[in-house]
Formats: sequence, structure tokens, C-alpha cells
Amino acid sequence: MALEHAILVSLLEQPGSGYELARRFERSIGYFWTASHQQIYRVLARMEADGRLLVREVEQQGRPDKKEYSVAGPGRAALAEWLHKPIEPESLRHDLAVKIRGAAFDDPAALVREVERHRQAHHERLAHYLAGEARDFTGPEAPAPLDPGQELQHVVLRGGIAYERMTIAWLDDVLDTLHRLAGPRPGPAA
Amino acid sequence: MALEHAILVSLLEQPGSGYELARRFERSIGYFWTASHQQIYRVLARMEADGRLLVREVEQQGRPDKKEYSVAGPGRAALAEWLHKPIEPESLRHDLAVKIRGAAFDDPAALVREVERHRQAHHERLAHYLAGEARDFTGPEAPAPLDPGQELQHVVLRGGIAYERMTIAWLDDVLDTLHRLAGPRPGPAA
DNA sequence: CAGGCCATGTAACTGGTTACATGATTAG
DNA sequence: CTAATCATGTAACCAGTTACATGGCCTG
Repeated sequence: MALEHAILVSLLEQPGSGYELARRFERSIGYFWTASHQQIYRVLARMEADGRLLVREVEQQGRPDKKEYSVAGPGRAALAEWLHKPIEPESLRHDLAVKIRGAAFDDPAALVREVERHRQAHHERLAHYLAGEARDFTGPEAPAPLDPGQELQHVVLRGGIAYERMTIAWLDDVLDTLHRLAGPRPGPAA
Repeated sequence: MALEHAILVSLLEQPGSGYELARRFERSIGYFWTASHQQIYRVLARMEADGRLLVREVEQQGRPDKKEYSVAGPGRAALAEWLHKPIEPESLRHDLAVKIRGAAFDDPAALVREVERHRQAHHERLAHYLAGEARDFTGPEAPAPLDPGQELQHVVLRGGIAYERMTIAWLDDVLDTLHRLAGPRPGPAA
């Protein structure tokens, strides 16, 4: 149930509406957790009903009104409790790896394009993360001595960067392997 | 719905019972997908009802009878269709990263033990993967020229190894960061 | 005789995805 | 006029987790 906790962390960093949270989940929080707006609204409603969040209706001009959520005492307590409770190290879940193994029962060469597409997507994510890192942490615009919250955000982002780099390198390995299997094909003209 | 496809791949590699599949999901397939026996039995029943799998009751001596599943024509067709259809590159979901960012609102030092525990778990997984690699692919017992299926299994395993190594390095980075934040603590005796 | 492995399942619940639904404002 | 952005939600479905349930065989 980490979505609740991710929301608590995000709202502690900065109160905001469901819509704003959904956008954050596409950016910074999305480095390590994703959620759709539908899911977010549902969970926000439940958390407010449970007394973990406070809502404030904010009128805006030129835009729809919004509900600004912030963390209530019990919410903060729930987060603290979770932080002190050990969690299971999680395992990978990678559809593409299923496909790669499945290629043995199909044409391996047919997978090249798909793998290249994924490589491209990870490359774009990496560029996006690096831009964010320069903007918020290492660039000339960034605050010189980072506060603890920023240091922690930075180390999480470094994890995202390391993940994308590793994945790109692995997909190159996969492409090499697929080419090797397709190149010297066992045909009659071998 | 990649569990169905993972099951199809595994049964194409080798027919087997639900119990055997559950064990494979703890080993080789578990490099990139996990599933509990409950889930597997449920999905197997559905796939058989849909005509994607065949069952054969196998009597055994000294053990309970088992149902051996194998892939039927429509199952193979369903796999082929999925293999040719693009899928979305997936994003990370990492609870521990939520905790790390949450530590800004708690005591960062209190997280050290938890991170060390995770580091340890990933270290063990890495050792397990490396042992499997030596046994099946690179060691003296391994078949000299690997067939395409084995090449593909190997490249997926290399992905798991790269992931574990990357994660361990990142967790070291996280530990450094936590120590830096806790070390020069902003107390009255600073 | 206790514990672990082999083997199969049901039931209830929780979390996540997809599809549907509405409606105002602003920029091109 | 059209598309994008802001803003909030409901409903149905699918996937995954947790708890419960059974029972024989083998090893120590």
C-alpha cells in the first residue's frame, strides 16, 4: 500500500490537489512510483475520510476550483509507523524479459524493433532525469548547500539515472544477442 | 496480463504441473516475474478452460498425482500474437525509494538498518544468479555451443545480474548519503 | 511424532487499469 | 472552432496478495 505513503511524502513536501499530485507522479515521484489520476482521487477521498488528510477548497480565477490536500497529524503518524516497519525487498517484473525468452519459440529477429523502441524510451527518460538533476541539484541555478530533503531527493533521482543507464546497456546486450542469433542463420546456404 | 504469457513460455520450455511452475517462478522465471501458487492454479484453470493448455493426469508413486500441463495450438498462437504486439516500457515501482524520500520527515539515521537489510538481500540474489549462470551457461558443466533458447535465457539472466549489481551500488550511495546527513548533525555541540 | 516437501485448491480482499463522464478557460 | 490544460470524479473489471484448507509421504 505504498501509494498512500507516496502521497503522504509528496503532500508533506508540498500540499496540493489531486490534479497536481497526478502531475507530480508523472515527474519527480514518477522516478520510483506511478499512479493514474483516477487512483489518486480514490485514495485521497479514502485518506481524508480516515482523517489522515485535511482538505481546503481553494477558489481560483480563470480555472476550476480545486481541493488542496495537506497531511493531518494521524497521516504523519501513519507515515512514521510505516517508515519504522521493515518491508520486503521487491523483485523485478519485466514484461519485455518474458518476450525475450518467448522469442525462442518465434522469430528472434522480429523482436529487434520492439527492443529498439524500449531502448529509445529509456534513453528519453534518462535525458529527462539528467535535465532534472542539472536543474534542481547540480546546475548553477541549484541551491548551493542542499538541505536534507533535497539530498534525499537527489539520491533517489541518482537511483533512477543508474537504473536507466543499466537498462540501456542491457538492451544493447539483448540487441547484440538477437543479431547474433539472426545473423548466421541455419539455412540451407549455411 | 503477462503472467499468462510467462506460463506459456515456461510450459513451452518444459511441460509441468502447477506446483512445478510455482517452483520455477522462484528460480529462473523469477529473474523477471514472480507469482504465487494460488495465482498460478487459478490462471492454469482458466487457460485450460479457454483451450490454450492441455492437461494430463499423471500418476506418481510415493507422491500425490499431478496434472501435467502443456501448451495447445491456440496457446501458442496467443503467445505469438502477443510477441508481435508492442508493449509499454514499464516504469519502476520501488517502495524503498518512497521510504528514502520520506526519511526527510523522520530520522534519516533510522533508515540505515533497513537499507542495509535490502542491500544484503540483493547481494544474496546476485550470488544466486551468478551461481546459476556458472551452472547453466559459463561453467565447465554447461553445453559448449548454446542453442538459441539458452542464449536468450542467458541474456535475460545477465539483465538480472546487471540489475542486482546496479541496485547494490545505488544502495551504497544511499547509505553514504544517510551517513553524511546523520554524521555532522545540527546539534547544539556543532 | 514433528517438520518439510509434494500437490491442489477456495475465498475474501486490496490495489491497479481502462473506460466513461463532465465542463470551464485559454491559446492558436 | 479546435485542441490543450485544469479539475474532478464513477463504474467495471482484472490482477495480485493473504488467509484458509486438505492430505499423503519421507526423513530425522
